[in-house]
Amino acid sequence: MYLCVMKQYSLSEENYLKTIFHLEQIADGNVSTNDIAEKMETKASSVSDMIRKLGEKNLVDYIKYQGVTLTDRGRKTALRVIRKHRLWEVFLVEKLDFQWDEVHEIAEELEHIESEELISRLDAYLGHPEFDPHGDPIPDANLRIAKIEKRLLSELRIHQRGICVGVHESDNDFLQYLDKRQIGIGTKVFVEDIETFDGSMTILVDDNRYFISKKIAENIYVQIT
Amino acid sequence: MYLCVMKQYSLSEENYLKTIFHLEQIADGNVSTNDIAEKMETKASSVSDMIRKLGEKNLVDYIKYQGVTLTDRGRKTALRVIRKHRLWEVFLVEKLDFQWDEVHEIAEELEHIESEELISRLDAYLGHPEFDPHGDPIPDANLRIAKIEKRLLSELRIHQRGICVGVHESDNDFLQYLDKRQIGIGTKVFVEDIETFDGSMTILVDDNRYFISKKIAENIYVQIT
DNA sequence: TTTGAAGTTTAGGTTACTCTAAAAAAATAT
DNA sequence: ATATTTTTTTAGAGTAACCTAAACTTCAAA
Ligand SMILES: [Mn+2]
Ligand SMILES: [Mn+2]
Ligand SMILES: [Mn+2]
Ligand SMILES: [Mn+2]
Repeated sequence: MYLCVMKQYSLSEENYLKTIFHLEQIADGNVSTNDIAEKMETKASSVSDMIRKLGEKNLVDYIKYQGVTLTDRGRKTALRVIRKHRLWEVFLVEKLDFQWDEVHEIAEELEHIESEELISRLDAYLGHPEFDPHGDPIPDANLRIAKIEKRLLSELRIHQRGICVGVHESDNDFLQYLDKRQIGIGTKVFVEDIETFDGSMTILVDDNRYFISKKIAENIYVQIT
Repeated sequence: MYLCVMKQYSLSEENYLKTIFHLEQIADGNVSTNDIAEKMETKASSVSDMIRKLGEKNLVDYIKYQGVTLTDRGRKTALRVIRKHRLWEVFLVEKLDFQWDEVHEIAEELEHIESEELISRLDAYLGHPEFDPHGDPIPDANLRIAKIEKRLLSELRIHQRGICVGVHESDNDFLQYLDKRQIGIGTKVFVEDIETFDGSMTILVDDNRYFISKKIAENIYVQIT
């Protein structure tokens, strides 16, 4: 029996699939052209071109004007890229001592390196990690991905406690904001007060009291404890 | 003062510069279009296009019909890529337990990842290695590259001894040929006999006697001891 | 139910890189 | 010195990925 490792998809195709995967997690139905364009910082017309091509390659189901859904093949390809991205992020933080806010861009390039053997050895070398430095689950070799029950900090009610398990956006500025306040994966948070007017919160982290906007609270995932 | 890290060169440009660098080491004068085409397995017309472009970018000195030479800028760029290639090869062998014949292709991709910080941390993580798994010297952070005095095994005379310090071609089949005979970097070799007719050799390696063709002997570098 | 705005696709163009075929220059042989 | 071969460049064309502008759908407000 021969395991046929066929020619891989282009860097661009992989980035599109990854983006569509992430948008599918949020949106309920099909993913729209405009949403993809916005997330990828490109033009809707370019997206149209690409999803037509992805459709022809059976990576997405696409009906004109109706947006796209990943096919099984497309989803698997996306998950493979995400697995590589997150494993490389772990490598950069654990082995090369990068900060969690410095690794995203580099992983964005490394995720396209094309060798099954490489990624399986890297996985083993890192001890088969289950989460990346931002708390996101890493698909295993069979592309199965853990679903952890987490909620946005903004969904917590007053006087509830939680443990930070991840962030929503991995924007550099945001991650540095958290670093400065010593908030990271595993940090315990207590909601002292919520401003009903704008949804901003007063939270306790260790011995510090922080006042955070709703936008910040909507980007931190916690497990309620 | 601002260290301007400008947009890097394309994957294709980097590969051309690297190839030209390697050809310059061998050839005396300018590097010819055809030589580049052959090494890169592409057409002379494509090479012509590219070297014109590299010339415009001041990466090579180019006079039509006269071939090219790297400029300082071009040589530095080539050395940066070679440094990355060889450091990644060390990583793959030392940390991920790849064999020396398995790493070239993967490094060929990794060498284009674009982050000074990444490569300087990788360098430190590996303990600032001086040679890659094939015995080739790794340019340091200032792009200075060690020149080791080495000769081809085929240049040795009868009854001379040497230590294997590198290989010329890194062809997979060739490296596997060496592996099978337990010949690697550091292996001690004794030239027992040389066939004057075809230049083939009988050599002693540990307790084994091998009969090798001139072509093989021309691909093994040794330091005479 | 019309109509306008928003969303999406198509048409046509650009750039980077590649190719084949033909033309031009250089090197080699006679 | 001239003719032939080899090397190199140019001309013209294709593909992937992107763009702007124009045309076309869809959907929701009036
Ligand atoms: Mn990417
Ligand atoms: Mn991440
Ligand atoms: Mn390369
Ligand atoms: Mn090497």
